[in-house]
Amino acid sequence: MAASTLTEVARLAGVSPATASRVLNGSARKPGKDIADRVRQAADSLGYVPNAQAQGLAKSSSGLIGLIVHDIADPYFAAIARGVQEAAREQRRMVLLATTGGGPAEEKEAVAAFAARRADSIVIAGSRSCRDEDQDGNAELAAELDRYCRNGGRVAVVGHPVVGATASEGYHVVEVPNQELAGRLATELAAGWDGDFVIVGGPEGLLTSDDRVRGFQDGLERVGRRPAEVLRSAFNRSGGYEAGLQLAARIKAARSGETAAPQLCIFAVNDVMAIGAAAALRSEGLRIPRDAAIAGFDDIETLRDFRPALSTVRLPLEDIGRFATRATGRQPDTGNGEEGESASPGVITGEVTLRRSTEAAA
Amino acid sequence: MAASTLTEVARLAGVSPATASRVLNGSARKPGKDIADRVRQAADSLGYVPNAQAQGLAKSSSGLIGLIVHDIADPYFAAIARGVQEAAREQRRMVLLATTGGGPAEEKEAVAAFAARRADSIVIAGSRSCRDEDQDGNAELAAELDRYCRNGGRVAVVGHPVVGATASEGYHVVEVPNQELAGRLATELAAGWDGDFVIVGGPEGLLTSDDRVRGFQDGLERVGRRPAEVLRSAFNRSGGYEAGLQLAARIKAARSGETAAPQLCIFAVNDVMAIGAAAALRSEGLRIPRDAAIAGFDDIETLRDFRPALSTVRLPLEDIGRFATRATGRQPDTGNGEEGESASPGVITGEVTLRRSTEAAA
DNA sequence: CTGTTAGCGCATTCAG
DNA sequence: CTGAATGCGCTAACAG
Repeated sequence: MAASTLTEVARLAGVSPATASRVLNGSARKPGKDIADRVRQAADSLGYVPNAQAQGLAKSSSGLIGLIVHDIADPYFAAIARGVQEAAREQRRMVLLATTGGGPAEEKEAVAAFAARRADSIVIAGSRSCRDEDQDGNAELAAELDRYCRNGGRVAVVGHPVVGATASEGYHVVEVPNQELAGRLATELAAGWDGDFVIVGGPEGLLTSDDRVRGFQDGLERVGRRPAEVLRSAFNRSGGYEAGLQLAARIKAARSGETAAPQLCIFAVNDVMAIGAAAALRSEGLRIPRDAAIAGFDDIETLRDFRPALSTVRLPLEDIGRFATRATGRQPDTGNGEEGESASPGVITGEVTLRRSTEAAA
Repeated sequence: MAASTLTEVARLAGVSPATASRVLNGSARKPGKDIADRVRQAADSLGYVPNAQAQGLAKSSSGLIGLIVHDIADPYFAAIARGVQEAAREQRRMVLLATTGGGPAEEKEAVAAFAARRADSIVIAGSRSCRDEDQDGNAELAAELDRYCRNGGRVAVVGHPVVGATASEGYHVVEVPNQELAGRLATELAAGWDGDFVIVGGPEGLLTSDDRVRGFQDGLERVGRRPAEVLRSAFNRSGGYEAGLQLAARIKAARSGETAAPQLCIFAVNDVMAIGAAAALRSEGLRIPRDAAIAGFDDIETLRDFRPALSTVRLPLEDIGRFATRATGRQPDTGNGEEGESASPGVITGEVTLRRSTEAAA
């Protein structure tokens, strides 16, 4: 008992399929009022639901937008996904979700799957990687994306261009000023902090992490501070926790030493890692900011109620998703009409947000 | 420059489309080794990507699974979404995401959209509502779902059946023992708490909230405690915050009174509300659990690092998503073969988890 | 084992 | 303004 088809509706209404089609979707030409009503009536008396697959086949455009994230349960991606979802709704499109775990190989699979479904566009969130082990994956991903673009697909990637991608047509990058913002964070922190800095970063080669590390170091240098030591671990809560344990040990050792323990300010390259690190310090009996200051990055909404409140850099995650999605919308062929109306992708800016977690000890 | 088609591949390989199709997908019949290689070579020399829309049209099955949530950025839904995503991947299907904000009317739209896309199945997460204002929406949603099922679609809904749904074929409910667990939470809390209880609930008519409220009251009654007062507000962080403000005022007033202030234990019907309430208390200078105890529900992962650690009920959110998804998978027509192998939907159980936020004041 | 034929449901040319 | 034909890309019956 399959769903009823346009043909059935047409027959019931006593018209041709073509006419039925014209009234049931927004065709340019408008059938007679009377006939239109008959069709509509027939349609919902039969519970007609248009077959989007068939429509897509005929029009070769699916109204689908593919979203690629590392992990949808990560609040960072969830926030971006919300923005994508909203923009998609504005454009009356639906979003296809793919969770990849972060590997380019899996991202390539996702792109292929989206291409197969003839998604009109693809948004890739999540950090690019240029680690050696990802070289092959990156190349394949780039090739897949190029092909997708060549076939008319639009792509927006958050943060950095996909390593090795060469497509230009329909390929957008939503730039996130990670480096600059990390620099600003560093200088603002340095203004109120005399002690040393340590950076808890993700694995080397993760571009987002690297940018934030580099920006932070630059910021320190700019104000005449010596570079921070960099600890590497996984780009998630448990990575932060592990690094936090190390640091806790170090802090406690220093404290029992002869010399006055230098205060430490920890910069974790994202909020989730920062929370992990904070938890580790706490579990070792240390308190923040008394025994160490700590700052994150992203300003994850769910984490704003943490105490001590986490110093961080606010990123407009939802906007990022929204802009990325809009960037892939069909542009209303800018002949020479409204120039200013361009709902431009918008430039992403963030904001350093200092809170209690980095208040200098009294 | 559209993507290349099966026909083109076939022509390049010098075979018929049918043969090409047979080698490029897993058809029952296997073409000759030599010809198969030729086809495969032609395929990726052309960068062939099968058109899933066309495949779906021909096979009338899309490999799509629709997921309906209130808000993908809410960690509760994000966790479920992760489970759904995982199960979908196991079944080599893709997930279509719809965010509805919670209204049945919008959920109905989402179901219709999924039906249009010929999604094989639909998972509905998020609390059902039986408020008056949702009556019409519920009816329409139920009708839409029934139709969808009648047309062969499978549906799984988390928590409660959709109000008014009558379909039986292919309609599954993943039961979540909210009431029972809330009851257990109440009794366990009561064992260590002499003071009064207050419930911070969502709007009346939200079934999940109502279940938890009812269960908690039942639990209290079972151990001979008097019923808790119920405060109603929005089913999210800010709802919790508002209720928290009210309670803070009340606590402070009581404290300044003549009689010894009775200790209050607050049960918020979900973790996010609990965090909001806790934030409100804190902003009013109260401390937890010294000035009031507080407990939540769900055990959201991102919130586990909060201090004081939140007492709550752990729910296997990911499993819920996974089970719901599996429940909608095509059942391998249980002739009379392996009976025990049934990767059964599994029954959902939770676990009361008492932490610092409800430790009785010393 | 391969090739041919016929739709899947719809949009869109073209005629009328 | 309406109806009849054609094709979107692919699969699944048939026939060879």
